[in-house]
Amino acid sequence: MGTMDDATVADSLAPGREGRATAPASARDQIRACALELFAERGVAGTSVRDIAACAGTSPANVLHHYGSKEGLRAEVDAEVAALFDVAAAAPPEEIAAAMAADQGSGSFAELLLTQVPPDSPVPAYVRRLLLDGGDAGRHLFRGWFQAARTMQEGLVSTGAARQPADPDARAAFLLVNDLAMILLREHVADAIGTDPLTPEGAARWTVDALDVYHHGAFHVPARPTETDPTPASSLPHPPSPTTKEHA
Amino acid sequence: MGTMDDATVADSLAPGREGRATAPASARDQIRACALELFAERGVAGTSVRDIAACAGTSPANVLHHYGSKEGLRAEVDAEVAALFDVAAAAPPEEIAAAMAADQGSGSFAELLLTQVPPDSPVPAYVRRLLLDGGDAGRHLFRGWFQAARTMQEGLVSTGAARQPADPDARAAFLLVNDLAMILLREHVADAIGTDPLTPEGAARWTVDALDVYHHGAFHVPARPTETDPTPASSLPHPPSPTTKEHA
DNA sequence: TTGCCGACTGAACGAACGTTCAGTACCGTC
DNA sequence: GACGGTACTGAACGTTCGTTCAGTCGGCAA
Repeated sequence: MGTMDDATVADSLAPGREGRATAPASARDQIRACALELFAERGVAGTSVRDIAACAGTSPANVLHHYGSKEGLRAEVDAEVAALFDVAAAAPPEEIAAAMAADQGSGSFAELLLTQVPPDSPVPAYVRRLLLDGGDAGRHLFRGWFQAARTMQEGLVSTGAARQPADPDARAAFLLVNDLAMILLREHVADAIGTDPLTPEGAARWTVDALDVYHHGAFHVPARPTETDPTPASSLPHPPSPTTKEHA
Repeated sequence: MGTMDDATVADSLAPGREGRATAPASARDQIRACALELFAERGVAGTSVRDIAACAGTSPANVLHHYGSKEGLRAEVDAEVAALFDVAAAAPPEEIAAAMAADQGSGSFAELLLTQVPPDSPVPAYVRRLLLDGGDAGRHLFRGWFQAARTMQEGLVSTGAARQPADPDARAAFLLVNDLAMILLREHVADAIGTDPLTPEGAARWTVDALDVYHHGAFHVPARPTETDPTPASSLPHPPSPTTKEHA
């Protein structure tokens, strides 16, 4: 499928440029790049075919000419982004586990992948949408990631690099979603700590603290009389919620 | 089409305390409850005023009569959900810190709040949208959470319950987004581990593993020959990305 | 040259959109 | 009874949506 050349999103962002000098990206690729960016920014429902056509410097009819329908265009953009991060298809999980075990300094999974896209790329935002409401595509993407994380964890445990988890599925999912949270809440994190965690500097700062927690923990284990403390969450600080209703 | 004329949504959010079994909430509240559910499910742009009216069993004109415009309705739903979780307004951060320090068994923040909404509530999904593309409302929400998490962390550190972080902002943000990830990726987590983490059973299972990591860490600290290795991510498993472009 | 085919366009289609408006039904108060 | 106000509606408004279509342009093979 992705047999086209490497027209980047940054190229397509410039409307009406005389691209003959450097990158004569085909109109078809321009359209897809614009769709990727606009879908990521405003959502699929919030982006019209006319918007995409205007961004790509062509006519709305030409968008449909190349992709059949808006949904067809969306499907192709989905496939493009998913293929980018479909680690299950790109490499067998054992290979990923070995690679990340070698680079064990960074336990981050999503970060590892996202270092491959430029900081201003719309791909992270699109992945966000994909995970949020991209039904099958998002589900398949997450499943692949989870499987890879699961395999990677087994590898780390077997080499003694990771502690044996009591619930391997739960721990793998926990570590995975922690990584993905950085993508999903990227701008909020940047706003809170003052550094975009998807830039090299931000990633470094983030990783230092994440690894500190993952190596040494964040909380001291409370000095309980006995060890067993199975009840996780029962006492609430205050019950203000007006929408919580007592079931009669 | 879809889910409509369903009384459960209105019931779960009806503010009428004296509500009789058959006496429905006011049409105005019905409309807002339906908007909350549909916005959460399909997004604001993907939901029409006619959809909301059909769900609430009224006319589209009546929706506008009560809320002025679709944007006005959206703003009011935003405010309703935001007020639910605006911990900064509900209680001073010190109070929250003290409360969560007392309930230190559950270090989870979002989970603590979400235990107060029924499992089938559309509120978590709406919070998801709010954090993702609810501009000011989402930003304000996150900032309040971050501030509370920051204060709470200081409290835990001062009492010796938490390890002193090297970068307090980064660690507070790290722990916060880890909690929020469970909301954002709820259904993916449920799909992966087989249990919805926003049900009591799922939360228990999730918390056990999260606390295990937060107390004892996930990885063993590697036996380094010498000291620090600040480069976070340099060796990549494979460089396949076609959209990655070398910057000149 | 002729013929063909893919790229591409302007104009239009019907449907759905948010919104407006005149008007009806029902209320509690003179 | 008359009255004013709120809740509510059906029918439309103008706009924008995704999509269709007849047709032009340019390159390439015969």
